This record gives sequence, C-alpha cells and structure tokens, in this order.
Amino acid sequence: MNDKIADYFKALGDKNRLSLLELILKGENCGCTLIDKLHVTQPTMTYHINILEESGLITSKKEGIWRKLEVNQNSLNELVGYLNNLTKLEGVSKC
Amino acid sequence: MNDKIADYFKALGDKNRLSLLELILKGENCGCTLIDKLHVTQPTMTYHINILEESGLITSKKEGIWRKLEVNQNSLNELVGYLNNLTKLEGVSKC
DNA sequence: TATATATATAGATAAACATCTATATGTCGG
DNA sequence: CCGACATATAGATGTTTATCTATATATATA
Repeated sequence: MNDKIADYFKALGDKNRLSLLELILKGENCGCTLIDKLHVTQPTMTYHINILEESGLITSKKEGIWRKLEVNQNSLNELVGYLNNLTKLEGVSKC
Repeated sequence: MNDKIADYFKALGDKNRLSLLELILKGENCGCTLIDKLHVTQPTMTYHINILEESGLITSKKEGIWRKLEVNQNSLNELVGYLNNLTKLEGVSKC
C-alpha cells in the first residue's frame, strides 16, 4: 500500500529527477532540450525519464521523432494528499 | 537548493522509513518497539532512524537508556510547501 | 557489582543505482 | 534513399544502499 507512495518518493529522491519534474511542469516537454540543462548525456536522460515514468509521476508518448513528456497531475495530487494526511496525524492542518 | 528537498524525498523513498515516519507520527517514539513492526534487526533499525534524522525529518535525543524520536514538523511542512508550490506551476491549486 | 535493556559500531555482502561510451533504431525532409 | 535528429539499447563500471552477524557501549536496577 505504501509501495506506490514510496516509489514516488524514491523517484523524486534524486536531484536530477527533481529538476526534471520542475522543468516538465514549467512546460519543457522534450528530452532533447532537457539534456543541456541537467548536464547529463542523452542515455542518462532517458534513464531518468524512464524512472519518473515508471513511478507514474509523468507520462510520455511518441510524437513523430520525439517523446512528449507530461506530468501526471493525479499522481502528484496523490502524493500531496498523502503528505497532508500524514501531517493530520498530529492534528496539524496545512490548508 | 533542491538538495535538501531531494534529501527529504530520498529519505522517504524506502518503504521501511516511510512506515517508520508514520509510526513516529502516531506516537511510537522508541526504536525498541518499532523493530518488531518493521521486521528488521536492531542495527538495521538504527540505520534507518539515522537516515531519517540526517535528512532532518526527525530528531532524537538520548533519555536515559533510550533514544526518543520525534518528527520535525518544520521539515514536513517544508516538504508539503514545496509540493504545493510545484503544483502551482500549472496553475492548479490544491487547497 | 552483576544483569538486563536499548542502542551503537564494525565489517561483510549482495543488489541496486547513476553514469558513461558505443551502437542501434526509427522518423522526417529533401 | 540518404542524412540529420531524437531516442533507445547494450554493456561496463564505480558507488551507494539495505541488510545481516558479531560485538561493544552505556545506563538503570536488583
């Protein structure tokens, strides 16, 4: 049950992938332009994108020559919801 | 700048530590009772508690024979805040 | 002081991770 | 069909992680 949530956390527990998620949220949806910003090689880029996608935090689909990246807002909401519930265990509301 | 946040995520990116945090939030504050619930050995327990503490998500202090564990609510809030900000990048408010 | 209890440390180990280079695949435009 | 571009795959490699066993340390109590 916590497995899925732990996977989200694990996926974000890497500086590169965290930056990646931020950039995709900001509208960068092509791996090709992201390579330069993260200072990694193209295969490393693919590696990190795959981990984010396997966790469910992002989705991707081939569009012609490139792979279009999108954040899965549902997963992100699930993560935020989990954390908000956690804090409620102490009776402290965040919203 | 993202390093600290990534450390939070990394610390929570493990099923055992995620359960650990939940249990501490619920009031379990002694490693000794947590060992049975996580089905790990005592040194492994210490290992995970240390990682949580080094990340800043929990604190601990020696009280006589035992190590009293507490969640650092500030760090938790910081994490929730980060995620809420993230979602705002898309103009989607969660609260 | 001897014992029991909670924790810490040291050392070993197998598996997972992050990264690279080299090469292959697929797709578009000319 | 060819070249350019984006991505994928294979394979190697050093590092980190999670876990254990064995042992040490510290503290409260009989």
